[in-house]
Amino acid sequence: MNIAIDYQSRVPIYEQIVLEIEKQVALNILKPNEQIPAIRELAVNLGINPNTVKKAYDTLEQRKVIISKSTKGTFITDNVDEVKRIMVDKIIDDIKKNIQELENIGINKEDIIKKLKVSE
Amino acid sequence: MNIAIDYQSRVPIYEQIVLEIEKQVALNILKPNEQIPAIRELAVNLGINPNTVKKAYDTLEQRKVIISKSTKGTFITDNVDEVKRIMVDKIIDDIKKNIQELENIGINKEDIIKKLKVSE
DNA sequence: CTCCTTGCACTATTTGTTATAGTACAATTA
DNA sequence: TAATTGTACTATAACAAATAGTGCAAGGAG
Repeated sequence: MNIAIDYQSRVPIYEQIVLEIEKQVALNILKPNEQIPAIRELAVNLGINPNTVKKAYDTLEQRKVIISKSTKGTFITDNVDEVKRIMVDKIIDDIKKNIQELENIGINKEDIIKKLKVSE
Repeated sequence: MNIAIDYQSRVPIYEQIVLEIEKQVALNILKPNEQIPAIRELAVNLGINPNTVKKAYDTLEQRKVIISKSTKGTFITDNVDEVKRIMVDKIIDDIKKNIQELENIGINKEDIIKKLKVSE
C-alpha cells in the first residue's frame, strides 16, 4: 500500500488516507475483495498512530469502500463499481459548478472550451 | 456587504470572507476603487471578532484584491481585471485536473461531454 | 482643538479538531 | 499457546482558528 502523507496540507492525515484509498479503488490499483494492510501495520508503515488509521478505516467503511472483518482483516468492497460511480458523479458535479462559475463571471461556453483546449 | 458565514464548514471564517469578496469582485458586485466596510463595522455585522476580519483583509491585501489606506478605509483594487484573470485561470486549471482524473478512471472525452450535457 | 473613526499592532486566552499515547478485550489463526 | 485481527475506550498533546482586550497614530468632522 503506497500512500504519501503531506504534513503541510490542511487536509487531515486520516482524510488523506481516505481519499488516496478511494482513488486507488477508482484506478483499479486496489481490486474488489482485496485485503488491505492491518491498522497497526499501515500505521507503522506511514509512521503515524494506529488511531489515525482506524479513523480513516472507519470513514471508509461508512462510505462502503472497505469492509472490516473482525480478526480477519480489512477488505476492499466487492462493489467497486458503485464507489467509482459516486466518485465520477462528484467530479462531474464539480466541473459543472466550475463551468457555472465561469459563466457567472461572464465567460461563455465557447471561450471556456477554447481555454480548455490550450495545452490539453 | 452581504456575506454568509457557514460555521459548520471546515473552511475558516477568515477564508470564507476572502473567497466571498474575491467572488463578488469577479461578479462585478464590488466595483474598482469602491470602499468596503471598516474592519470593526464588518465584524459587528457578521457577529464575529474584528481580528478575524483583519486577518481576511490582510490576506486580500496580500493578494492585491483590496488596498487598505490608513485612517481612510479599505478599498477594492483598481485593477479588477487582474483579479478576475487569476480566478478564471484557477477555475480552468481545476476543470483540467478534474477531466484528467476522469480520464485516469477510464472515461473518455466523449463520455465526459455526454455526462456534462445532461441537465446543463 | 476635540472627538470620532480609520487601520495597525500586540499579547493572552479560549475553543475545537487532529493526532498521539496507552490500555484492554474478544475472536481467529498458526 | 502465542500472535494477529478489529474494536473500544480514556487521557493527553499539539495546533490552528477565533476571541478578548488594549493601545497607538493619523485623518476628518464638528
